[in-house]
Parts: sequence; structure tokens; C-alpha cells
Amino acid sequence: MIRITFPDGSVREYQKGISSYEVAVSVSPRLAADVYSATVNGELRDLSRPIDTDATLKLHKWDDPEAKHAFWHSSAHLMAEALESLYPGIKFGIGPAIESGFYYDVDPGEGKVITDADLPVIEDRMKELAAKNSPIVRNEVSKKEAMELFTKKGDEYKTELISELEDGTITLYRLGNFTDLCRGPHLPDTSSIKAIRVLSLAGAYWRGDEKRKMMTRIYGITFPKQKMLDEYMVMIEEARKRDHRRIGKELELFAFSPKVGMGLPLWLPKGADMKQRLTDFMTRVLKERGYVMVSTPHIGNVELYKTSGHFEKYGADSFRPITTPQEGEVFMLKPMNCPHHCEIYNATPHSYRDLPIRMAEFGTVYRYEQSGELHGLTRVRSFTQDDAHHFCRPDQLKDEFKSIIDLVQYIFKIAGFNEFTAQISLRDPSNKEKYIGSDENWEKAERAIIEAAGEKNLTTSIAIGEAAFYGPKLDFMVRDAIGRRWQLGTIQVDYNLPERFELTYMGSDNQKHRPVMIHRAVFGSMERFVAVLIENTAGKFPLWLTPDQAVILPISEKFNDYSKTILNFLNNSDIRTLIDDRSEKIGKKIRDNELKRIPYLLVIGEKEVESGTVSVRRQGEGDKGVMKPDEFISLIKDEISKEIGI
RNA sequence: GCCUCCUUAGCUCAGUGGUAGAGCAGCUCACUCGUAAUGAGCAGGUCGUGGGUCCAACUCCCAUGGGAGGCUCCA
Repeated sequence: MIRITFPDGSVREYQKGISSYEVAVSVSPRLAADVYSATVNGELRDLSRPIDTDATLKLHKWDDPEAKHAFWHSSAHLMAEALESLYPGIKFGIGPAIESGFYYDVDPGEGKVITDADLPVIEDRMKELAAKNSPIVRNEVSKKEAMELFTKKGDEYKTELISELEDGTITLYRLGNFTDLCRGPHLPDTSSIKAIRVLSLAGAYWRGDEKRKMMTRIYGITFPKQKMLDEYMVMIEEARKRDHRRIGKELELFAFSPKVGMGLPLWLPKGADMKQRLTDFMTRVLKERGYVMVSTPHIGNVELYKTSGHFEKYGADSFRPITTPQEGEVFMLKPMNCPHHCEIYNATPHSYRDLPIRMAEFGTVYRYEQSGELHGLTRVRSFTQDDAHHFCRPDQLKDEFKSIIDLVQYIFKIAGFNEFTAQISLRDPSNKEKYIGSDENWEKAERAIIEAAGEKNLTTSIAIGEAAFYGPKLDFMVRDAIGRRWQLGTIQVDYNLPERFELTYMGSDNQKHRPVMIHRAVFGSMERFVAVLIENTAGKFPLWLTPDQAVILPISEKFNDYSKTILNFLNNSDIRTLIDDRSEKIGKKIRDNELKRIPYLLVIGEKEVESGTVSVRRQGEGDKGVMKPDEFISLIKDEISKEIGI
């Protein structure tokens, strides 16, 4: 007999060799039906594997990521089984579970392609195979045996993976006729895979290396119930409706034109208006926080970027240089504001008493991004950063970091980004030659970031080896409608530029010292920030920011004169107001303006004219009753004050 | 840049070899209306562009522009 300890501390005795699944059944058959994998003595395991010793056991139900992982990983194997039966000779790369679903990278063979039209066929075959309820069988073999098996099969991708594994036991999992190299864990069989959808195709370089073969990546998702798949598809569809590219077009915020060039956004009046409002707001906040505003040109002499080191590192991947016709001077489109800011620093002498200097600019930069990378407003070739550089003494580093984290937290809160993630990127200590700067400086900077984040109660993850070559950084990421993460805010320590630009300040010891530089952005870029804001709000912007705050809806033309009086009154009181005086019925006007996400609709008919009032309707909430125009203005001002405190 | 797919009216989309169609939006007219779609009429496209095959191409083929989803990249 063996003793199994459950997460609640209770202990039960079982026959040696019982499986986790059998344990689940003994607790409750209902539980067993919703369990997909188990953690035995801290090790993630198949439900069907026997337990031979006393153990702690946690059974993973669907809501646990571990359960979904096993479910989707087994689904990837099911898809592979289907693919192998449909495309004999197909070769397999890797096929993991991901956040939502799974994929498998395959090589269909020379001259063969899998296209979108094949997806339903694959899906149907998966359904047939799943219905067989075949067991998924775990098998331990030696490295040599595994190598022989996949060599015989001609699966060179698998043999490459095996050759890199440690000697010792290698686990294989067999489902039907398909055997895969795999660590597991897996479902006991395919009986629980009830709903299957093969979603999409993509190219993916083998092992993420662009010099190697382009595999075909097939994405899919599965669920234990059809209803869950239906709900998932509805959710995806809802997310698509929030896509900033779609809403941006609908609300006439921005556009792209092939004539202007890909990745070069055009801000339409309403979008430009909003962007300006964000800029004004940020400028006010920055001034309160001790920043000074500067302004620099859109181009700079190539020597500037040679000094900064950007030319050497990115020159080949930049827009081609611009040359003057007479003198042949060479300029670059500005890819960064920092070199310019360094020269601003150098334009005047600095005492240690002046520091920190917080120099900010809404600077438009131009970067050559690969065409396949461009994406709406989130990845463009021309964008405006809310850029700033802190020039400080080494002893001020941590406080400066804290002030920036505080600023980011403040702005994100106002923007409603409550679910951002923060990542600290440190250098890879085993690869020091990739980075510039002394060990001492790196350690100091990394410690300052970690401590500052801790003192601001910021939950962070740490990524080793993700630092920039010139210093560690802290990035703030927010998700878009379909779950992709975009970096908005960033804080980066830089020891490189102060050196290269020979920045100095006079210390209390009457000696010249080198300041430390911190690059930081909060919005990241105006473009990306607006994009994420659109997707997070579905276009229902906060009142202070939205292009049009109110629309007046006269019930008929008879009330147009009074309505226009109100229109002027509100606009003169800084309420951004429009009038919809089309000869349409009131229901139609309400519908159209609700769809335009106008926060307040003011209905005006005979009653309102007689009593000198407006009838207020809040978007999404319906009729709020009548009030005097003055009261409406207070209502709006109060709401804005709650949003941004003015 | 690479892989797969898409590209028809301002927007969303039908149209599988016989020289283009709907809904919404727009314009005109009528209606003058009370909280999410009033009715009628009109107008709008060299089917992204350039080649080719064919008696005939929106439709098939090639090239190219643009877009989507990924991969690689992202100072």
C-alpha cells in the first residue's frame, strides 16, 4: 500500500501502482471526468502513469493551465496523426501547446504545400481519429533506440532534436500510428477531445532561425465540449471587432495610403485631435514632474549617428541616407531622439547641482521595419515617441527610476490599463562581450532597477539576456484585443551615450564627472498607445479624450434654432459638441450616434424648448432625464475631473 | 525579408469562362417625428496594377502593388 497526500493535506491509502486517474475516480467519478493531468511529487505526469511510492498528488482540472497544456499537447499529437495519414512522408518539427490551443510545425515535403483549403480536411480527419478513443501510450527508450526509430522514418527534424538531448531515457508517446518524441504529459486517450478546430496556417523558420528551412505551422484549438469551442469562436469574433484598424477606420481616426507609403500613418482630423489632446495632457503632467521640453529636427548628420553608435549597428537596416545636392553632406532620417538630446545637454555647461535634468520631447522618428512586420498603428515606420532622457548622477539613478515607474503607473491608471505586465531585462552574465560598460556599472544599474521596482510595488518578471547592449531596462507591456502583448512604456539605463558624447558635469569636488543617462517613454509611441487604447476601450474613449463629447439631436427641424443655441453655448463652454440635424427620426439619430461612440446624446424637442433644458442620454446607459445646459456642463466637467483630476 | 491566404462601389460582402450585384453609407424628394434603423427615387465600380492564355477573363496563368495571420527582426 502507498500513501497519497492531497493538496488539502488529507491522506488516503491505495494499492501500489495505482494511476492518478484511478485515484481521481476513487475520490469522485465526476472529478475524474474533469481531470486531465496530475502533479505527482512536484512532477507533472500523465494521468495513466502508475504511482509506485508514497506521493503528494494534485489533480489538474480544466481550469488549471497544466490541464489545458496536456489537453492541447495531446491535441497536437492528434493533429499530427491526422497529418501523417493525409500526407504520407510528411516530416514533423515541434508541436507544442500554447496559451490558446496548439500548433505543429511540419515539412510537407519537396514541392508540396498545405493551403487554407486543406484545413477543414485535416479537421475532419482529426475528428474521425479522435472518435476512435485511442489510448496515448508512453514508452521509455534509450537515446540510441530513439535515434534509430526516427532515422528509419526519415524525420531529420526529430533526429536533430534527439541528438541534442542528454543520454539516458527518452520518452516517446504513441497515438494510433503516430509516434512522437515527447516529454509529456498527455491525456490517457483522445476520448475527451470532443470539439476540434484547425484554425490557421503560418510559415515558421525551423528552430526560429531565418537561415533555416521555412516550416508550415498549423494552428488549432480543441475543447472537451462543443459549447466551449463555440464560446471561444464568439470571443475571437468579439475581439476582432475591437481591432484598432477596424475601429480607426470606422471612427475616422487614421488611415494608410499606399501612395504615401506602407507603415506611414495618416492622422485624420478626429484622430489628430485626440493625439494632440494626449500630447497636451502628457506635457502638463511632465511639467508638474520637473521635465523640460525640447524640440529637435527630423534629420541629423550621419556623423551624429556614427558618434552614437547607431549607424554602425543599424545603419544598414535604416532608410537610406539623404545627401545635399551641392556639398554632398550626408543626413539620416532620425531613428532616435537621444543623440540630439545629448547635444542639447552639451550645449550648456552643467553643475552637479543641476542634476537630474529631465529632457522630454514628442519626437517623430523613422525606422525601416521589414514589410511583413508592419501592423496597423502598433508597428509603423514613422512614429512619435513621448521620449525623455534623464541625465543624472550615479547616486540619483534609483530615485530617477522610481520617479519614472511612478509616472508610468499614474498614466496607465488614467488610461485604464490595469492589466499590464512589467519585465526587467538584464544582461546575460555568460555572454558579457555582447554588452558595453563595466561590470561595476552594470551591477549598480541592475540593482537600482530591481530595487526601484520593488519599492514601487511593481510586479515584474525578469528576463536574463534581454537587456539592450548599452544597459538594463524595464519594459511595460499591454495586451491588444487578440492577446498579443505590445511594449508601451520603457525605462533604459545607458552608460554608452554619455561616454560617446563626452557628457560631463562639474562635481562638488571641482572635477568633471560623467552623468548616467536614462531613456524612457510612457506611451511608447503615440501611435501604439492610441492603438492599444482603442482595443482596450473598443473605441469608447474616456470623456476627456474622446473627439466628440456630445451630439445634439433635434426631434424635428422645428427645434433646430434652439438646438443651435445650445450647440454654441456648449462649444463656448469647451464641451466638444456636434449637432445631428438630418431630417431623420430620433431613433435613427440615436442609433447612428451610439454607433459612433458619442458619450452624450442630447435630445431636444418641444418639452426642452419650453423648459429651456436638454434631455441627456449617456452612451450605453440610456435616458438620464432632462437638465439645464449649465447642469449638463457641470456633469461633464465632474466626470472629466474624476478621470484626470482637472 | 520569408511562408500561406486575401484584394469586386466610401464600408461589409455576393458573383467558378459569356463584357458586374446586394445591404449600409452618400445625394434628391416626401414625412416633422420623443430615446438604437421612415419611405421613394437617384447616383456610384476600366473588378488593385501590368502582362499572358482563350472566340470570350472579375473568373485561368505569370509578374507586381497593397492587406491579413504567423516566423525572423524591433535602437
